Amino acid sequence: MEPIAGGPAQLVLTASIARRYYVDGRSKVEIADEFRLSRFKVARLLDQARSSGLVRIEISHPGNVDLDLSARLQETFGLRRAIVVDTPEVDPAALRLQLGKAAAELLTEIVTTDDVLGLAWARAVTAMTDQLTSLARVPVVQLTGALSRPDVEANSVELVRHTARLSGGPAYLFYAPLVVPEATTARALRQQPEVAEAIGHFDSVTKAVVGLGSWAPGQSTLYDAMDENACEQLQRRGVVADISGVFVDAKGVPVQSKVTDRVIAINAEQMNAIDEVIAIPYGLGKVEAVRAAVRSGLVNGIVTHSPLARALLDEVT
Amino acid sequence: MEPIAGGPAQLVLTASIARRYYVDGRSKVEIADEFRLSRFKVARLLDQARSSGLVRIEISHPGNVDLDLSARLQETFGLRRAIVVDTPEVDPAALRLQLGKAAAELLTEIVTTDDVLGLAWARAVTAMTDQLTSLARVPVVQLTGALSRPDVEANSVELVRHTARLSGGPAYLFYAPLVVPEATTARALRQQPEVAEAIGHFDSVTKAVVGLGSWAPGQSTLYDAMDENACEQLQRRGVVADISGVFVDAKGVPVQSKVTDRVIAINAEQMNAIDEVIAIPYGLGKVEAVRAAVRSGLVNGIVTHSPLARALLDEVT
DNA sequence: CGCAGCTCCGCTCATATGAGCAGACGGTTT
DNA sequence: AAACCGTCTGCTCATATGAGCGGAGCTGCG
Repeated sequence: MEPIAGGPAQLVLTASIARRYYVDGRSKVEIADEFRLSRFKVARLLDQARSSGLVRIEISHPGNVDLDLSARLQETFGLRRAIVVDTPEVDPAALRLQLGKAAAELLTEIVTTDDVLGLAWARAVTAMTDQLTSLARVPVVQLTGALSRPDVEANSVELVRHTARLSGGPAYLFYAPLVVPEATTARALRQQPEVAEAIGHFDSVTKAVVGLGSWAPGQSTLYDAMDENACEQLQRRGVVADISGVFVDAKGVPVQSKVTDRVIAINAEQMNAIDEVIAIPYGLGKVEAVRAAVRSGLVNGIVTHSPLARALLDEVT
Repeated sequence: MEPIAGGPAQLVLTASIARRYYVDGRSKVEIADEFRLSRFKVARLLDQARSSGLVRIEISHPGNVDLDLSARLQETFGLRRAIVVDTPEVDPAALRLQLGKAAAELLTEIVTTDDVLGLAWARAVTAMTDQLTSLARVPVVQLTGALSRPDVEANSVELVRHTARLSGGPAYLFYAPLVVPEATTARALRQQPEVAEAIGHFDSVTKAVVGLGSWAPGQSTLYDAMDENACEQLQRRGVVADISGVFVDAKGVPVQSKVTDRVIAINAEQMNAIDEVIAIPYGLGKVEAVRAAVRSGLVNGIVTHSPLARALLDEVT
């Protein structure tokens, strides 16, 4: 594997040939003519140069995306997209900013005029849309109601409106909370014209960005906004993750419950029909939630940071 | 030239493809199948990966040979061999040791049983033979008489004998000084059986290692050993280098003179007939001598250190 | 010696690859 | 709307390349 060349002259020759081939881009035939060797000899010297480590090939780039982790995450979990931002940042707000930036670039890249974009309410999604600089002209559909929190200025409606304006496409949005105390209220809200219209567009959504929470205190804005009873009930049902209002257990199976009816959001079946669903998880507390979300097949794109990506890959080993 | 990829997803894709291609050694066709792309797309992404700097290819090795300088020296001066040892060493003795080691490895590598090896007397050549560990079975021919100096233990004879013993081939050696005060003495010496026999083998020598001095005090053991008159006379004739007793001017033209007749050594014509003649120059004072020696075509192999190599290349620019 | 085992070489032939072309698309200008 | 331009795509076909073969030369062993 690593027995370097046979002598200094051959070493120099091999290096010269390697430079001609790899750096100057000449063909082996040309090189063979130049050095008065057979093309086979050239090929063998080049093989040797590679296997001896004389020629080293590195893949890296100046930005902060960890290409290797991204690719491994993508392959390991069978994802359509995986972007791992290489950062040691731990502050959630700063992390959201960085991941939001990466997600924004991703969205700009992958959304074409044929798409219909769905956006769920989540702080990470807001961080993304805030940093969106351009987007193909597409309809933008609001996928969930909003939660009002003191630490968040933008709501689900603003998020959608802003994105649609940037895109130049129509916005399908509505004013409603993500979760209400009674199922009947939720049903009534779904009847409202704007809500019904948005829901009517769920089927045509081709790409969506959703929130992803771990079903535990402080790991999901939905958990924190819900009454204790509901939280516990879902936990008893094995829920480990909420994907913008869709609850899934550790095996990735969506969980139906009375609580589900109280949520104004896209449901599991509709989400499953969407071609690409991207989540932006961060924080090591979300390892299991991500795993469940990916297993469910509902989420097939991930934008995250390197510590979480590593944790996800480590546990697989 | 350096505009990196278009978006993060493409970046990750390109990196994955680059890894498959360059690291895993898969063909573009295989990669195309794997990623559901056309082979053209794969080729284009790979081109982009190269030109954007995503894929970097380095040629280097753990040893102390500067491959790039070696190759450039070889190409620039049209040399058959060039080995540049990368070392900051300035002490002549230590430098001789390092260059001798490299030259020994070179000799081991390039000498085959079909060769006839010629060795001139020089401290650098001694440093080489001292570090020879193996050599194909070849006749070894002494090319010059010896100079006895207080700081040198081995003489030309020992040098040849030692090498022949290592090789297992016959030695053609003789006891005579490199230079004598009178041309008649030199002629007489050349008539001696051993000397004549060695000289008789000059024509069959195929590879030789010679000394190379700059024609100035302290830059050539021959200069230092000669009478002042002779030195000056040669200098007036434009001599800038002595190649184991062969004097050449700045243009590389061998200089004949009365002094030449006093030297017991291979002559310019005979040296010119040798396929490979390797010198081991060191010290920045020898820049012009090396240039002259190479220009003459008499020397077509160089083993040297990086500062001298750089000086040689710099002056060309 | 003479022969097995080795490395190294250049060959054939199937496959991979590159150069350059033409169609498709999106965006812009008349 | 029509014409245009730049970009991106996949194609054809000539060329480059890889896999694997058999021969030459060297080495060590019986």
